[in-house]
Amino acid sequence: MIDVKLILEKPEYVKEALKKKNWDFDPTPIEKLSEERVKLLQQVEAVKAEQNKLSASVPSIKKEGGDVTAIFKRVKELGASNKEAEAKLKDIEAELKGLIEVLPNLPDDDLAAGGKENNHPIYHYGEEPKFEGFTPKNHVELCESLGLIDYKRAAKISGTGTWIYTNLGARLEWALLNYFINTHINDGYEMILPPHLLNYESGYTAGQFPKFKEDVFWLEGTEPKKFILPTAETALVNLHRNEILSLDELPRKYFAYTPCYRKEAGSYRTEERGMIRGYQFDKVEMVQYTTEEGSDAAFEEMVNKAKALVEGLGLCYQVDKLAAGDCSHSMARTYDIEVWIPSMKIYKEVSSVSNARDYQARRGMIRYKDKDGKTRYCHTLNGSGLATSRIFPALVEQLQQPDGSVIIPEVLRPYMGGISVLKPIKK
RNA sequence: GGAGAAAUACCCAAGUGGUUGAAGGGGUCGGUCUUGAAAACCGAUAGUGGGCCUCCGGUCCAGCCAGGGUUCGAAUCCCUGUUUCUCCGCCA
Repeated sequence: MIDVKLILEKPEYVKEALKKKNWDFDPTPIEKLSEERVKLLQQVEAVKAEQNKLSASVPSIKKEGGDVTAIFKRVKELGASNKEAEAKLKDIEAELKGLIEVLPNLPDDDLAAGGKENNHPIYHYGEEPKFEGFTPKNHVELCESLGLIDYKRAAKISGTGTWIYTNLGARLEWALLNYFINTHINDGYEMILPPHLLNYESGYTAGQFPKFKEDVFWLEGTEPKKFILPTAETALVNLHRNEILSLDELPRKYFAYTPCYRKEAGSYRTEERGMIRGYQFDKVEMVQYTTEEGSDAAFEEMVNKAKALVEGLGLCYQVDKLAAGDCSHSMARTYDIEVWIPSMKIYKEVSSVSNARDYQARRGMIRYKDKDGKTRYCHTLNGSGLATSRIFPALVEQLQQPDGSVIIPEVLRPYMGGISVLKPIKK
């Protein structure tokens, strides 16, 4: 949530900043409503103050044997006269909230304006494999020939947009997750296994609602309705909702493994076969709560962590600095870590590291006491570390050998019982 | 799923309609005492959201789980919801 004060004090600044996100913002309705709100509020509160004062005088007057019926009458009248204004005030506040809560976060000043087309890579690692002397397979073929994934039976037991990890495929997936998890533990992050069913408030604080409430799965039979998390960020960033942390417990560093469930309605494209995009995928997610002062350093740290994970696997990847309009709705800045997928000839996102600054904290009242004892909003950051559904295809494709086998990266072998190479299974 | 109990400030806890911004205790901070510490004693400290002003201060509104209601007046009464605990049932 953008600070209303900022909108009122620097409407032009906010307008320009949102323009970079391709968001056409008109501050006038907010300015008008705010003005109206303050006026009404003062009026309503003045009446209440008088009511309170009169009521408070009742006991002493009674004690002296005075007559209080006039006061009763007067206070009742005051209350009645205030009813309408109070109702109006409520309406205005709801309307105002509605206007502000849908606004995306302001982008950082250094971001390029516009959408995807203005993203630009700022770091590159490794080389795109050449595959000399043989025709490389795509990951769907590899996963089938190596017996890692069963798409057919997945369609049978579930439907499209999903898959089954089988045998060594399941173990490879689990190895990846273990590798991520252990790295985070070593880096001092606290492991969390959150519930996968969350309430509306959690989606609201994360900034996913109300805008994206149609994009998640809502669970029949829950009351109030719960949704299945689209990312562990939604859970992690709500851990300290409505809390005031003390300065010495910041930064708080968490990570969680969860499957992520998304509708991805209409987003499936033919080139995104296999496990590039599905209704369910595995992800380890990092979240930090920190101070305004610590927020930039935390961002760097998390980008570096995501990079180190891909690098540890020896995969070719790049870091893409997203233009303002391509950053997530709630985020002030986002860097994507993108891994090379040979068959698609593109770099695909495996991690998205973002700084929400105080946007989420404001929505969820996540605060801390600074060294002067002042209550301030935390900064929240999140980043995948990592999502497996792109790493897995990239890994098998990039590390495939002429004979159709795939080399297992060194770092994963301890989690796979020492297996160093995946060989095609005989048909 | 059924029955019951509970939710008060950093923590424990009193408070069942009237100056309650909420007794008491603990904690924390400062001090006295002490060579130092402990104990004892003295003092300080009560969150949060919002409004206005002559803005290192003042003042008003909200606020005792949340949302409604009754009342001149509610932490206290009523309704709804949430969460926690206990018991029963059912179940992986």
